[in-house]
Amino acid sequence: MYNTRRDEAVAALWTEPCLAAKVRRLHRVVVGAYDEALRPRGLTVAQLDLLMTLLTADRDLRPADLARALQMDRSTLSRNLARLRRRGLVAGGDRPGSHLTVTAEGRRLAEDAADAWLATQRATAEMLGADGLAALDLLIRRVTTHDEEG
Amino acid sequence: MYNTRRDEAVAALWTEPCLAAKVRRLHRVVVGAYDEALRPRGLTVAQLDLLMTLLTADRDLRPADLARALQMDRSTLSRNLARLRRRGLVAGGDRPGSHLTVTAEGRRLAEDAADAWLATQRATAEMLGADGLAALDLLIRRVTTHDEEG
DNA sequence: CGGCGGGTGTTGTACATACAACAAACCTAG
DNA sequence: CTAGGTTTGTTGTATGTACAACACCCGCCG
Repeated sequence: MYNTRRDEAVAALWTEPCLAAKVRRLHRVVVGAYDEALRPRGLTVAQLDLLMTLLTADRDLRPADLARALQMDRSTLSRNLARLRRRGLVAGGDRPGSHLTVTAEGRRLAEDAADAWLATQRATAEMLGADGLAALDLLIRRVTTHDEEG
Repeated sequence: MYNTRRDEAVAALWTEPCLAAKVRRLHRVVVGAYDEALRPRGLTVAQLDLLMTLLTADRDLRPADLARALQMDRSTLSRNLARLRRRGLVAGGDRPGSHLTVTAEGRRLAEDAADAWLATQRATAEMLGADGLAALDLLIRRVTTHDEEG
């Protein structure tokens, strides 16, 4: 008993594939691959991304700066940082004006995870292909806001 | 006090931008736009996507089929369906072999949300550009598994 | 110097997501 | 028809994400 017939009216409202659905699928597959590879190291790709962003930043960052740079809600970052602080991987940034620091333990863990990250990066790059990587860069350019500020 | 100097060793492990970080940013921006537009209608884009997928499917689906098609974990889909069932928007699919149905109320809500969805779809398409849409399609092709089955 | 408005970090709530584990239903070999 | 492996849907737990609301701090303006 197919339902195509009785839902033609609704189907007409859904004439093209939802862009958000595509982005969600891409997210599930790619982030899932990284998280699986990093799991034995005790990190998610979101956590490693935060550590690496802090470690390679060219200036000291407060949570609000980081949230703006990553186009992420302040409250989301706050929870993520709370998890990292609880494990002693980052410190600071816990009151207005205070900047974030990666602890020695945080740096060690990031180093430990680097090879798993790189392997997944290579595998994902191969899956997406050279044109896929260019496609992703294009999308990121279209979606990135540039909130310049002192 | 910049931290570039003391972290050069770690920075060397992070020579290229993380692909997962890019995908996560894309996800935050795009899905966030859809969710914001749909919020007044009482739906998220994940929920609307499920409703529309069921309404336009060419065959009856059980949760496991849907999860495979969407490359989504069974348990994730189970929670999403539970929310929709609690609101009386879908029915069925609650035991092995049973297929999913969108209720009249579910259909009504999907219809109500269609204009907000379309407006966001148009706005997002403009933000990404024609080449951006092609880029997203390419990425989806590279990432989509095809689990053929009877 | 004092107020006060905006920025900051957190917390309550809710949703999307996944892994592990489970009981129950299904299906096929015998 | 039965037995045993497989599939299925759910639930416990954990993370990532965002909105609203909050208390707090800081800097500026009078």
